[in-house]
Amino acid sequence: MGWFKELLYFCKMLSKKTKYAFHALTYLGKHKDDGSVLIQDIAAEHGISHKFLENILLELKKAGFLGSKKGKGGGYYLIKEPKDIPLSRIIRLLDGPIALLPCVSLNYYEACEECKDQEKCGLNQVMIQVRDETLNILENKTLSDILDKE
Amino acid sequence: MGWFKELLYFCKMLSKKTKYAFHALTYLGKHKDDGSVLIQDIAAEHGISHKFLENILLELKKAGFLGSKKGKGGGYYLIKEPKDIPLSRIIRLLDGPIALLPCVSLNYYEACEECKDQEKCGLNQVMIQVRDETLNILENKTLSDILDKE
DNA sequence: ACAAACCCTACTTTTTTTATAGGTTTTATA
DNA sequence: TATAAAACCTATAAAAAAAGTAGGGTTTGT
Repeated sequence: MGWFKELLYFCKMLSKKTKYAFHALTYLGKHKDDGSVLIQDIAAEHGISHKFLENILLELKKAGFLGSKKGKGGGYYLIKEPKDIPLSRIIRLLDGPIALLPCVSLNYYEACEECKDQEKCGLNQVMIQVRDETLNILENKTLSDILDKE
Repeated sequence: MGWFKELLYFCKMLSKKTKYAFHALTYLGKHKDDGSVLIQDIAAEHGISHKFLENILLELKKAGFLGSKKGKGGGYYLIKEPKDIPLSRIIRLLDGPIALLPCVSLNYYEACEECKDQEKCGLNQVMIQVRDETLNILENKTLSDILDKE
């Protein structure tokens, strides 16, 4: 029955991309006084594919969390303080919206096709509350909370 | 650039299955003194495929939220009080785990491959906190909160 | 000049979600 | 008791998303 459990394990969770991003950020946070760090070192530490991680770090760089240095002796390094990197921003960057429904998303709003009047949709109203409370959690936990536990 | 936004709209959110389940439960909640309700009526009200909704209602029935009556004049009806149906149970049933990572899931736990020692993983520790706080929200909001807003 | 390292884009594969199809069983009722 | 309406069940197909791969381009220290 292992197959059955497998089916359930991986839905609605963070994607591997996001999970790996957190691992990488944590690694960079721990080594932030060591100059730049190689993709290879992070990949090896966590057993992640080099090429896959490369894409992720690139996204994190473009979004302004990381700096990089090309060529021999190059690598990546954090350019933000860990306390200024909330979980919510990383999740949004790599996984998209945090809201549970498009119709309550702050950043990626889209109306529901099956609702005639959103204002009168109880599900919408309740999900707005859920969104606000969830966001409150994810905006107040940062990379520095992760680093504190390591 | 519409395609780009499209890409972002639909990740990490509730699946349509779960969303439709909430719509159906809400509909059944509103009509709970009317005897049984046809799949067709719910599908028509929200413009959902009859056959798709059929599978969803069946799951809700097997999980003990709904009762049904076969044959002519049959249909579905709620067999639980709306206040006893927390969002968390519906989401878990149809979308799987609520935790953001398998390694912090209460119901669908699985160790991370990339972590040597979970006890020392800061991400794990922080995600446990996030899980507990999120769960606190989703277990305390119920179908009756949705119905109250309609 | 060379090799090490990041940068960039496109593609392929795998998994998950979203349906659809086609029948079986049950039940009210004419 | 024949009929039609409705839920029940399983399998499969199609579409979308996530995960991973490929291959070269660019920069830089030595």
